[in-house]
Amino acid sequence: MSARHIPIVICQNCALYNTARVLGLESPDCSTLDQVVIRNHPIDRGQRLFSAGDPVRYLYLVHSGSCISYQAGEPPKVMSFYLPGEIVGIEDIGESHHSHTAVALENGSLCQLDFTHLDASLSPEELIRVQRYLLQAAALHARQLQQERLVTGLPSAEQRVAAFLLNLGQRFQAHGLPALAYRLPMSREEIADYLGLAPETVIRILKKLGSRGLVSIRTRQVEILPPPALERLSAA
Amino acid sequence: MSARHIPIVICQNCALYNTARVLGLESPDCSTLDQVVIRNHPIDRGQRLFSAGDPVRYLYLVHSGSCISYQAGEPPKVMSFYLPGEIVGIEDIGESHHSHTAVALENGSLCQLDFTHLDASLSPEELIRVQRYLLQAAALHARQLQQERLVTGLPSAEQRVAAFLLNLGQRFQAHGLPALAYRLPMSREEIADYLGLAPETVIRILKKLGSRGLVSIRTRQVEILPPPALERLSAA
DNA sequence: CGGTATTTTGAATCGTTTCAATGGAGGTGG
DNA sequence: CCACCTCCATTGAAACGATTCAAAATACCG
Repeated sequence: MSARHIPIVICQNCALYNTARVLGLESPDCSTLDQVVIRNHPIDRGQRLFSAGDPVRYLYLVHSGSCISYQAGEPPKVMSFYLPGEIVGIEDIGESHHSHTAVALENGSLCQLDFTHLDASLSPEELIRVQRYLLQAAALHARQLQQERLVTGLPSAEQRVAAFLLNLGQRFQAHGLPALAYRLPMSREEIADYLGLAPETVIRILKKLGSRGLVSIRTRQVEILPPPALERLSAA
Repeated sequence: MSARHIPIVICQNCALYNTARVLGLESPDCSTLDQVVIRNHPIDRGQRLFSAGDPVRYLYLVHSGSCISYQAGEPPKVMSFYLPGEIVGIEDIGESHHSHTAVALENGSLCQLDFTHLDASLSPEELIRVQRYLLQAAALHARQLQQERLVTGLPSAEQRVAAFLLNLGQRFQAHGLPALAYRLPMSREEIADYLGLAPETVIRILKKLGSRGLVSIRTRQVEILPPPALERLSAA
């Protein structure tokens, strides 16, 4: 547990390298890994990774594209968004069945890891390394969820939207993508549901932030204009 | 990783039993554990577990009492509450320094685990068990944070307060305490900060829920009156 | 039993939602 | 490649809900 954080490396052209790094296993002999990992699993917009009630078996690393998860219930509420480099399903380790449904927001590809037979497939040394990686990934995920809770816990709609844009940027940046220019993978309505606002409020605030010169919003294309005075807003 | 969830057992009179169960190590020989665990660490209201910037070294299991954590910054924002049976600091595994400050809300006691030398102190078999426990605990923590994010992501103040009361109850219940009758460890202002509301709004809504017969609030003593029609409110 | 911090109350202001209707983007098939 | 169609994004005005500020009452600590 004394090892430092192992970053998730996104390597668009080399799924094997990516997978090995993800698992902290860089040895050339990856035959054991092939028992538990499917690399470069393509997925279409709208397709489900898993549904509420399904048995828990796989983790998914988002390689390209992005995903959304919904809480079971009627109407289904937006629970989380998953950007490239992030892991879907790690929060369900230890549960027998998923309590939420995960869906692809765009066409993209995933890396799929079967973690139900790690003990049988890996040597003790490998298992320790993989467990350590998963523990660090779960802890990182928890920190990220705390950040997200702080975003939705802000008092005003303006602060929530500003902090949401910054949070997405930070998460893109954490995996080597630009923090200040990106494309929103989700609709205004999904943002609104996530933040506990009306869709119209999200729209009006995006417009207001734009007219103040803090961001440039062209439908789904976001640019956070430096210097990011947006940060002062989300702090307050 | 195929093992089912290991519940955290709260045993008020037997710290050793508690600790062994927590670590998934029930063998009578606990000499190795004594290198990494301090059992029954008493703590006073207002005392800090750690501050933002401190090196990350310990996890704390809340044995009795409760804790709060604040995001670094001015003014400091309420990040999380930690109830009996919950783990403080697990989200910082993999980080070198804490990014938030944890403080005891009441007099109580903690179980302290040094996880920086687990590799050196434990055998491979023990390490695998402890890592598996920590991974499941981190995943559980992430699920809990997702629930909390859903609470603060609700659209109206009334839904947020109702869901907050239910969420606390569920968390007490998960560790053997009553879900429908408990004492709030935190102030109205801390609830308000956490939920992104004004303290007066929290007070007024608690009163409104009381006058509708959904709960009984006497300062900090909460009773959720069955049948919990409160749940319908937080769903909507 | 004091003193202090927290909780509660009230009334005016401000922000957010709601509802209904228009405008624009993207996707599909001719 | 264009026309169509549908879904998503946007706008405006009225109604509602939450916040603010100031002040009083109550709980709690030592």
